[in-house]
Amino acid sequence: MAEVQRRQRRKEDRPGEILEAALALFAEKGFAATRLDEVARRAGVSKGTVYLYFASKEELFKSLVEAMVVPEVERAEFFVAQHEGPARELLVQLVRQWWETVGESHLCGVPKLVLAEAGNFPELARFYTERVITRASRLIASVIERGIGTGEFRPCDPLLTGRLLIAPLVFATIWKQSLSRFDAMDTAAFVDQHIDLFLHGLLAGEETP
Amino acid sequence: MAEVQRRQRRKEDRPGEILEAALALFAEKGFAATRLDEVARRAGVSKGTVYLYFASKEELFKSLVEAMVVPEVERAEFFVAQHEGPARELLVQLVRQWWETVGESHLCGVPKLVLAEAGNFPELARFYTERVITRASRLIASVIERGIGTGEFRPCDPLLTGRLLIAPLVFATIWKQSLSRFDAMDTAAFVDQHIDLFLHGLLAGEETP
Amino acid sequence: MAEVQRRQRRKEDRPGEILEAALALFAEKGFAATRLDEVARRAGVSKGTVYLYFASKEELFKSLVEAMVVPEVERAEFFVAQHEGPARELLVQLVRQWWETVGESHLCGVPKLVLAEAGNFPELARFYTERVITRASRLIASVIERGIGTGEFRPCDPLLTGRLLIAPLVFATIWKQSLSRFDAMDTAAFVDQHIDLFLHGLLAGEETP
Amino acid sequence: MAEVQRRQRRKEDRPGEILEAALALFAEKGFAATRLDEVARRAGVSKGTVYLYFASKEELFKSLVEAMVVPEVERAEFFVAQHEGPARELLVQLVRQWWETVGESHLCGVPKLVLAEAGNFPELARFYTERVITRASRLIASVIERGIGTGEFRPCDPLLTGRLLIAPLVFATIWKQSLSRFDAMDTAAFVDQHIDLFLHGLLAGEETP
DNA sequence: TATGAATGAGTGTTCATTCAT
DNA sequence: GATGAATGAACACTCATTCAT
Repeated sequence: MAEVQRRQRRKEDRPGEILEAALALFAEKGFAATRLDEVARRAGVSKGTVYLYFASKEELFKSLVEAMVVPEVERAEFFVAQHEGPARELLVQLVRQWWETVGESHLCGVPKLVLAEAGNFPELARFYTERVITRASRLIASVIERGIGTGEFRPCDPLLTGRLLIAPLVFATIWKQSLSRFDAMDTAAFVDQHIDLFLHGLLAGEETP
Repeated sequence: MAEVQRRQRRKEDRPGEILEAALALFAEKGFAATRLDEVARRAGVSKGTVYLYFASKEELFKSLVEAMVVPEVERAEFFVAQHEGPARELLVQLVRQWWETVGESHLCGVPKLVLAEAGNFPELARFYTERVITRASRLIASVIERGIGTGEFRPCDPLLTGRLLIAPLVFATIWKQSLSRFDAMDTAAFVDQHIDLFLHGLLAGEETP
Repeated sequence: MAEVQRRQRRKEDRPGEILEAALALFAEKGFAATRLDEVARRAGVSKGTVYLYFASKEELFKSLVEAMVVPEVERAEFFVAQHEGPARELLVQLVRQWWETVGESHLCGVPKLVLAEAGNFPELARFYTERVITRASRLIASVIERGIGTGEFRPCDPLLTGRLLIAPLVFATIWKQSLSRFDAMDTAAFVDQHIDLFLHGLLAGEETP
Repeated sequence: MAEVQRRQRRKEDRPGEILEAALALFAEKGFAATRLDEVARRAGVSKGTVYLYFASKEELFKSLVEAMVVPEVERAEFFVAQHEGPARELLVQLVRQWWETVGESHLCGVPKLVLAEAGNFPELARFYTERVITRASRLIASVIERGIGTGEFRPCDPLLTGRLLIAPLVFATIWKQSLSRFDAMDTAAFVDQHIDLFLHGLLAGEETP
């Protein structure tokens, strides 16, 4: 009976194990260059089994986003909703969280993946934009808006400014994946410096003592 | 005689035409996903002809970089060497030039290309890093150093800060290539806003009364 | 159930069937001129299936040698080890066996194959030399040495003489493969005549009364 | 005018230069693996020029045989016709001549070439058999017949025995081309040993003192 | 449910041959 | 006559997907 339980537990974990394997490999090699063979081997199942749970490579990607990225956006939304105090602090914490949950986690391959393959797999790009990017962009914009409202931040386009906040993070994440072998970069210092400079640029009032 | 001239002109233009075709397709679909067949067809030649001028797909890429990207770096180096006046102005002009010669030109696909394929084609990444990225990074860092030296800019790591200057430009360029269909972005405004914010953050003196 | 058995038998036979097909085609057309497509078709499988069992065309050749030629060398070694009686008889039997197991069997294409392609595929030549030729040469040389030791044969370089023993067999085998259509040769008589002449030349004692 | 003469001389030599180049390369790499590009370059002409003189690769081969191999057969025929004295000496001299004019000359690649490619280019094999092999075989057989007639040689099938005489020479020539890199052979000693053994086997009367 | 053997379309690269100059 | 740019068919090898067991 213990046997049966273990098996059933494993059975229920199969999709999750496959998604983890796919995430790791997509991140490492990109969507097109990842062979389903490898995903299966890494997940400890056979190639056929992958098709048992996911209709195609593209569906596998979508499921992966749904299962592993969207929840992070939701957590962030919850975090923002709960937060009290200056927008400045909230913004810094969002950046730090982005960096921890994406830049330095198993998700670090996702940005490169999406941006690199968007051209060849528009449906994936559309899906990711709708589920992740638009939502996350709005969330950050809302925080900036809050800061402008309270007079903490200089007036600006919140959506655009939010993207300027995220851009270096995405840049650093992709860099780590691709060029760090040939041109190393201290990404932690990069993020710190970005926060410092960005706030310096955004905060109101400081420069007129 | 016009006939002769046309043909001869065409013959000499072949490599350039092939490089243009390759650039367009590499940028659109990535290195791996671009078929040489297509490059040939787009250049109006047969597949064999491509191999008449370029030994392999990788060489085609390298030639493309050498012929179309490196000269831009050299132009920028020349521009910096010639420039007199405040570093701040020079920096802004470098950003504007980057945006014009890369972000809004036929080269706009190159950043995505390099970052997306670096993992699977390390030799290409190494080559590009050596010929373009390292040189350009140093150039920008030198301008920032100059500004720190004259007291215009706050003290900072010039290389890291230079990358923070470029990161949003790269981000915007890739975005245009990949996600703008699904989530439009006013890239011109984005660049303006970036310059404004970045200088605000970088300039010295204002916050110390 | 007969169904099941047939399939399973077939599955296990696949590599062997592919090797047989490869042998036949390599022998007929040479290594370079044989298309893997054809090997697959002749084995009744698809091209992909060949790669399921053999990593490359070269590996296919090596596996073929290992599976079909090396065992013959081993059989001959065993035969020599077991043999008692005059070296002369042993030598004749080795020649007859060579002729039966190579010259007149499905292996008859191998000598031409190896000699013809050695120049263009040095790794294959190296492999075949190591696994087959050197071993077989030593074996024959050892028999000749034995005969010299017992005084049956005239003193001579055993390795060189061994090659002189094999040379006409190889020649006849290749001839059958290539020129017999245009210039027929009674290879059986050729071999008999060779044995007769060679022993006549090699045997000691007769001319020294 | 000297200019004109030099040019005209060169012009007339073109086909010969191309044939020499083709011979060298066919010998080195085989018929199929030799690129016409290389032949042209080695002959100091352009690829198109080769087609000016030879309708195709196969025709090039045939012309080569006609121009460079057939004359050697004719020389041998003349030599045999002129010779007086024991057949034994003549036979030895024919072997030595074969070795010098084929085994150790620029023609040394021809035997491998013919035997290796006969299967894939039957027309070449037919042509070569008719022009070279049959004639040479008859010539040697006639010498052996002469020796049998005079009682020098033991009675035997002269054609078959002639082939046994040539077989090791062909074998040694091919070996030099293909396997000598991996299993060296002293071909000169090989030929000497062959002559010794062969005559020992063929000569009449010696063994009954 | 799970397997993994089998498929076959797809792509980088080569090279004999052609032909406009 | 001589060139060499251009062609395009050919081939080894890969991999997403299927399906009999």
